[in-house]
Amino acid sequence: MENSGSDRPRQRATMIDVAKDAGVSFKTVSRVLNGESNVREETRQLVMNAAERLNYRLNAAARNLRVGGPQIIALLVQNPSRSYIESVHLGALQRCHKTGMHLIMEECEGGLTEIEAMITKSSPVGVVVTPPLCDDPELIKMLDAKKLRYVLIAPRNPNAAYASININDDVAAQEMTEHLLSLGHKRIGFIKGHPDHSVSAKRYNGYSNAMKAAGIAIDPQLIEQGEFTWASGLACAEKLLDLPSPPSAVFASNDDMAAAVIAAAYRRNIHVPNDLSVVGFDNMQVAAVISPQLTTVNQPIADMVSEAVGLLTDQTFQSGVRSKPIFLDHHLVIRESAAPANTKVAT
Amino acid sequence: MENSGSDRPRQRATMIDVAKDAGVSFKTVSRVLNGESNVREETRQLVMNAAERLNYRLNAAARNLRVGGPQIIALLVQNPSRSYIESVHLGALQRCHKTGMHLIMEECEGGLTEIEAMITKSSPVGVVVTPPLCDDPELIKMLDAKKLRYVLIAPRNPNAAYASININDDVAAQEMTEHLLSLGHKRIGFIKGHPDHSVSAKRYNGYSNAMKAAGIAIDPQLIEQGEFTWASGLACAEKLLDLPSPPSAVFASNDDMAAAVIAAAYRRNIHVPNDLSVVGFDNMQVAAVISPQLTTVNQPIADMVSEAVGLLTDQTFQSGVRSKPIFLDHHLVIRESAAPANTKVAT
DNA sequence: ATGATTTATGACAACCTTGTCAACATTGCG
DNA sequence: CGCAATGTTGACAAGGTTGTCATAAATCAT
Repeated sequence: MENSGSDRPRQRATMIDVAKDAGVSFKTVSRVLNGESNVREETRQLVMNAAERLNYRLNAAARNLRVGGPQIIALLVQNPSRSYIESVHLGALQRCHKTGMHLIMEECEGGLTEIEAMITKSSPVGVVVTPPLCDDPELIKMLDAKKLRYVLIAPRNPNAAYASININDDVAAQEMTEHLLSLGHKRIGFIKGHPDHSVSAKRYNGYSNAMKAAGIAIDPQLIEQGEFTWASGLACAEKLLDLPSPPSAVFASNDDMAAAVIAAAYRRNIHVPNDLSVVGFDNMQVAAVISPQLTTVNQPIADMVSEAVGLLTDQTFQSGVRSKPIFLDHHLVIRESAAPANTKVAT
Repeated sequence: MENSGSDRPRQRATMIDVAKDAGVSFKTVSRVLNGESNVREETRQLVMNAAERLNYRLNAAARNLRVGGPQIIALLVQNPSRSYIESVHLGALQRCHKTGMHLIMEECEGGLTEIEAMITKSSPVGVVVTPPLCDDPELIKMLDAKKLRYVLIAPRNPNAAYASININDDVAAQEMTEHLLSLGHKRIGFIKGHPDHSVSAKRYNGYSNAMKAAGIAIDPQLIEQGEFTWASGLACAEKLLDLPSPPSAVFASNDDMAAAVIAAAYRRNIHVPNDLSVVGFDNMQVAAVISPQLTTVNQPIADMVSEAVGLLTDQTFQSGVRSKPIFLDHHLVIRESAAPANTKVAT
């Protein structure tokens, strides 16, 4: 109890402190932390333990000064949504900023060769791969071949083979469906996401599970295949609303498509949420600037990317990123676009 | 010609280089660049010239290492629009990142005291003030009292008393109005922005000037007072569209309100752009995710803030930011929401 | 003119890391 | 057992900046 932190120096520990603690020279500490070879395993453990105990963090300013330029993190994106890209960018930038890394964001419209050229040119210390790129086996193979450390954002199969950051898309979709069910809705339409994006299937599964659990058979007429775009959402919404027996609620797989459902409802003078409840997924900015404001699922995309950069920059994992999927929390954002089912129809 | 740059070293100049060039010690250079006292004016000029000539930039890593922590820039925002805030944040972060500064963004919902507390706590080296905060005389007075360096974004009166970054809102609005006129529109409605925001008046003036120049008298019925929000835009749009002789085009003072105009048109089965042209201002993300995509004015808000941070961090102005308004370029973004005037009405 | 005070400048250390090179310890081979 | 080759570790310098202190120059009072 005597060493209970209050008398510990506030200052961040340096390599010298770690060296003293481990009983080695500070140069050896540097070697261990940079994953250099020619260090005895015994010494290595000694240093790692000391670093852990003192909660040592690398001083980015000193390193940058010494090596004459900052380390680089590459962020690979390929997504039609501007808001998505901005959120991703912001998340990465904030974390890089904190740890003194530099960030290069590459919008991968071109092919694999283009990405490879960029990577060889900037030689990053780590790569963050966002969907749908993270499900491209060719890209992963290339990164492996280059022996680069990378973290995937929301890959199809989060498993121990890769480091990845995820949310439980299926659970989130299930919770949102349960929310609609709890409002008394029974005919709930669903607009799927782009088939190439692996989250699409997960979100549909969540919807499907909730419906089954509630003992409601899924009417195939109420399921439409969208593509995550506003236009695709509009087309799907029109089919759903023109049904002889239209749904009383629609769950769209992202906010852009949910916004399109609201637009389609307006055109038909169907009031949202009185006559139709609409919910989305993602909680992008658009969810708050449309009217009525959208009830949706908050996917902390900026935090997810920030976490990914954190994994890449954490000096503990210099030689190989710890390959364990990490799951962040989601939560429902209840706004105005979903209301209790209109009972005059139900009765 | 002999010293034509090709044989100049690629390396960034250091204080030592500057010192050599100026014929003083590197410590004196440090003194001059940090605005310390006890430097002869003559020496000061010598150093400044040398720094200019060698295009000297401070090495942030070295400074941060020495002073034990990065310098801080404070960013003051108070704006209902999430997209606006994200763009501002991104612009500031990118520039801070490049120059090794740290960024604190404060969303000023509270009063002046709250801002003051935050500022005294973090003691930033500079402050960026976004609208409408930049037109608050109390806040400016407080910053002056604390002898803080600050840059205003789009203040009401850009003048030599303050450093500010602007675009020509009036010229931009005039150009957009001329665009509508060139499409054959004559009855052009205008929705004003929030009266507290100084850009509102400027944008209206631009519209007004273009109309006058085209020899078209402004019909007061076609002018509505909005508040920059979607809801206010909807109310204004409904009044305009329900007029006995409605406009063939509507110019909204920002994109959110333009989106509302499109929504109102949909509800009346008025086709955009065939039966009604709609244009906005700002080029926020929402402009690209609605249908039809919005023709608008690109306001480079991220660049403006980035430039502001640049002014604050540029070592040449350590003692007082150069007080000269800077104007960045805007440009029209022609998308789908404006089309030639429907001639069957005109004829 | 001389000593005391202020002003202007420079020499040097320190911040924390990585690269170079030398020294020491261990192993393998003849 | 001795020598070479290899594996492991440490001493020291350097990177560009700012803080401390000392020194040199200028100013002032006597």
